[in-house]
Amino acid sequence: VPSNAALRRERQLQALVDAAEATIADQGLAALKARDLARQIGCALGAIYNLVSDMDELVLRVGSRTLHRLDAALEAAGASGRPLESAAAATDRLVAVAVAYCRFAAANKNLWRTLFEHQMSDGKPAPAWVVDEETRLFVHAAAPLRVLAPEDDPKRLDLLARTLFAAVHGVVLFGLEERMIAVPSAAIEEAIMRLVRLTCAGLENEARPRRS
Amino acid sequence: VPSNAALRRERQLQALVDAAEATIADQGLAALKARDLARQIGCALGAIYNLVSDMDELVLRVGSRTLHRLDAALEAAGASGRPLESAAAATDRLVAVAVAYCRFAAANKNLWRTLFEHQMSDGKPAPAWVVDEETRLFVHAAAPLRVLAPEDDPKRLDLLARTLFAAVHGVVLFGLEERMIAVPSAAIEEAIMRLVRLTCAGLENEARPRRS
DNA sequence: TGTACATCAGTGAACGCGCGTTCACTGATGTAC
DNA sequence: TGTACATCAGTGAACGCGCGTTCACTGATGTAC
Repeated sequence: VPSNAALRRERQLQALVDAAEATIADQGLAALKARDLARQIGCALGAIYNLVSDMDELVLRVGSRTLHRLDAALEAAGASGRPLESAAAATDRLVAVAVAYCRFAAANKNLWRTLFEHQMSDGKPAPAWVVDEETRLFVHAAAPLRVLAPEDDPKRLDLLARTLFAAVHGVVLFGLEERMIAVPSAAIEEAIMRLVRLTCAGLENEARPRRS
Repeated sequence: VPSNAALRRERQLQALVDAAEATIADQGLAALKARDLARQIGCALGAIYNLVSDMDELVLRVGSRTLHRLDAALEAAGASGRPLESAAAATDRLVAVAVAYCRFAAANKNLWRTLFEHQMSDGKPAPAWVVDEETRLFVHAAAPLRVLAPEDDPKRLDLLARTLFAAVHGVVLFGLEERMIAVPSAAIEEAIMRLVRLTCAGLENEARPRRS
């Protein structure tokens, strides 16, 4: 049975993470300051260090939430639609997942950026669970690819899943950042759809080579 | 006729940019400090501000050098090889350019990262010439694509060139960063080659659709 | 050739700002008896 | 029920560090006459 004190502590921690998430979401990671958070959740500056050992820990907690929401968004995009019976269905699903990634990033720009921007201060090692949660994302790309190239070596397909994920990420990155105006942001979804479709078509083609 | 003073000033400026470039190259942008640079080029702290108005200006000068070297590397990769007569040649050239990008990034990791990491302090606007130089890079992807899909709308092809560039960038990014261990760094080149080849195959396929 | 003066790079201590983290202390809550 | 005590969250001033930029001053270089 948790004591009143433990309950209050738990609520305070949630409030802290909520405040941090909100701050990052609308002002970016660089705007996250211990003093502001203390004011927002109504406690003294030092009290924050009873809830969290570090600013890093706080950012990681927010990151974990973001990763979970992203995972859910990709899951939703991947789960809907026809079962993965035909190559066409697999292509559609892959496109849907990629577009979902794009939309999530656009709708959560600062939180999404924080996932990649944040570096542990001083000593480097990012905790293992973070890497874990990140790895889980690739699953959403792997299943449809297996349908498109069933004969392919699993290792090779895994690499392709990661590659495709990274490629889509790159397109979204160039589209959402002001810098490097490469991909006009209005055209991101179109660009991604074409990239994924072309890759799928290439893959299909590779599996069933055209007779010369 | 430049005076002795002007010559010395010019030499000092070069020394400053050299020092900044070397520092970024082997310790990263975050390690760039005015005091260190002053010590390296043998002048007082304040003297730096006779050569350069800002730390930002200095970083931009280094960035400009990096962009030029990158452009030259892509140019070299694109210019060698057979003329762009067949689709196969175009694909090869595109692959060569992508691999060259990857190698440049790997060989100039910190300088390459700086191109994307650096944000103007305070007020935002990045100077126009930076955007200009960045835009020039896409040309290397555009020409081969025209050969692969000659019938395609130029606007659409331009978007595809940017998309492909961004995609390759994403793969390199995930491969070179420690964070998000997505693409194992040993496999980057292989991953990129496959991605580009598949996209090209898809494009070729689209241009000459298989008879059902 | 020599003198007076102007210009401007060079100097480095000091300014200013920002901010995470600590720490000695306070006071409320809960427990023991 | 009442008293003494322990625990631990809460407090916010102060510490510590880092660093870009400024500024009053110095002194070398070059020009004018």
